[in-house]
Amino acid sequence: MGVTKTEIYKDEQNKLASLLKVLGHPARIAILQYIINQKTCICNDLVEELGLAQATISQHLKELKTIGIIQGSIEGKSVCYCIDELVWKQFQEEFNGFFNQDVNVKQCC
Amino acid sequence: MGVTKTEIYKDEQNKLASLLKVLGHPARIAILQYIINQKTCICNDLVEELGLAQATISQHLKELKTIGIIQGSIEGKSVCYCIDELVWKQFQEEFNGFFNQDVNVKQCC
DNA sequence: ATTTAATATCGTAATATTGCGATGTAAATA
DNA sequence: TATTTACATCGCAATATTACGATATTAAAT
Repeated sequence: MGVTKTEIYKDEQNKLASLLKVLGHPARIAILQYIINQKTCICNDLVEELGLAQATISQHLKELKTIGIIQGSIEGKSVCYCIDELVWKQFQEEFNGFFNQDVNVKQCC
Repeated sequence: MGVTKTEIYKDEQNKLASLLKVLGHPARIAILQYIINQKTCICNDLVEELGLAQATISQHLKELKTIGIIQGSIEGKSVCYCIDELVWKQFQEEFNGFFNQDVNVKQCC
């Protein structure tokens, strides 16, 4: 037990859920907002901004990179992170497709 | 360790993250989609539809109720679940506010 | 009054996540 | 070359999540 039964759901459901899961942590929301505001940042900026350990920030950045929403490019001894605009737009559409669907509520509630 | 440091984030960030976290599980996505399609459902419908144990479905329904996105009303010996249209729309706006913001990518990536 | 049906809750095992210190690596600097 | 800087990764402890059987609760049906 303790394992999500991925195989019983549709690919689309698993995909959407895993994106939402990655976004479902305040540190990762804060990181995304910071990058959006500053256009770009390095890991150390976030360590100072958020007050989490460097290892922790690095881990969160890794998860965001895993879903592709951010990119990192080596720049001397630091790594420059930014939003991947294309992936961001794909997610936008994905989320809009789910959240902006019409919800008709029947009269039992 | 192992605890999210809620106190270091803005309320808004914590709130958005916790909503996304609840939605970040395929069973809960599947449950929401099922309710949206059928307009309404009872717990047993979902047990048959998804093939998870009744206790498990009940637990997922509880989490969805916690964030307010669904409502349950007692109807005889069963409970009729449906989307809370008002809360759904609030979430829509919340998510749109985040995902539909302009993302300007600087030329380092 | 008993039984059945639908659900919620409790307890627990398996697994996942969070956070961090320690350590490794690679580029810049002294 | 030695040191510093920025980052990634490893290993671990604390905690959270997932799933389910067992059990409790409440209303309908017999």
